[in-house]
Amino acid sequence: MNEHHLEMIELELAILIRRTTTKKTGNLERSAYLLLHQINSHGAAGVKALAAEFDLDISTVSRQAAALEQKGYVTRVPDPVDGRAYSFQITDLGIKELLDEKQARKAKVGNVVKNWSDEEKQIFGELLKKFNIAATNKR
Amino acid sequence: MNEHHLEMIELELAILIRRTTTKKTGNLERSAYLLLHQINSHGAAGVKALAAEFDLDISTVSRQAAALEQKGYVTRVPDPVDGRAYSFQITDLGIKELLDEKQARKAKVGNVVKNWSDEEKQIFGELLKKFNIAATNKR
DNA sequence: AAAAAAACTTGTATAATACAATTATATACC
DNA sequence: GGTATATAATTGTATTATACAAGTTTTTTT
Repeated sequence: MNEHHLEMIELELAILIRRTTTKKTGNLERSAYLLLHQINSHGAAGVKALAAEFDLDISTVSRQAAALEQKGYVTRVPDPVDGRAYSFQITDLGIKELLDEKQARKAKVGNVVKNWSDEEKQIFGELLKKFNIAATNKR
Repeated sequence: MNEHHLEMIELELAILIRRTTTKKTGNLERSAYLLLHQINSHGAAGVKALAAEFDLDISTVSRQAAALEQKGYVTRVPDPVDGRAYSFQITDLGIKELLDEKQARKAKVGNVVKNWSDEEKQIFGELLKKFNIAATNKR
């Protein structure tokens, strides 16, 4: 029976991921959204730290950060003591975009779980978070 | 409080999706895996039906099916009554690959939820499925 | 029989990613 | 203090997954 649960989780995760991959919700791409979210909630950081946080290649984050900068959502702040390093600071426009995007995403998710009980929504959120934390610790 | 649940689901979904996108589990790509799974569990089908099932563009499925064919996991069967149409039939090799991949994926998921109770695993699987079904119906 | 529709493939473009090479600066060593 | 090495970041190149547009072949409609 344990096997059966795993099978269900595994398959449904695969389906979920394929279905939501590439379907843009608002204006921000998923990667840009998460990067902005991270900078907003944990403060300015450089590409190395951000890449480590997300378990992405530095080059990937470098491009994403450059794209955010180009749109004016973050500014590049030179490190005062290390001439090689920068950190990315969110701008007011970036905060606005982040909140707008979050709102759009919440509305979309809300529409899907419209008929769920509050308890179900809560448990689903908590289990997703628990799964993410466990997966991060095992990587 | 409802808002808070949505926010959690929304954020954790975004994290989950980014984390699992591109990280290959076994030999089969996610798209190929789901396509094989579908053909295996619902029988041979053509690209149009498969694309409709997955809500993907026909051209996308056409390429994926061609890739599976090239690897010998499916064979292309001409439609006996319509010269334009084919269906894709899973091969023994395809079944073997599918099962191997499923096993690898289950092991990986199993590792993440190793310390979860049976009930938590069950509920997580069920809520994921419920979410997927609801999302599919709203698309 | 010609026109329109349908099933599928192929061309082209975009997003997200990784790995390899490169650039510029900092640190270590002697 | 100068050379060698390490580090922070960017840039080049490739892959996967996707969409949309154009093209091919066959079928259906009229």
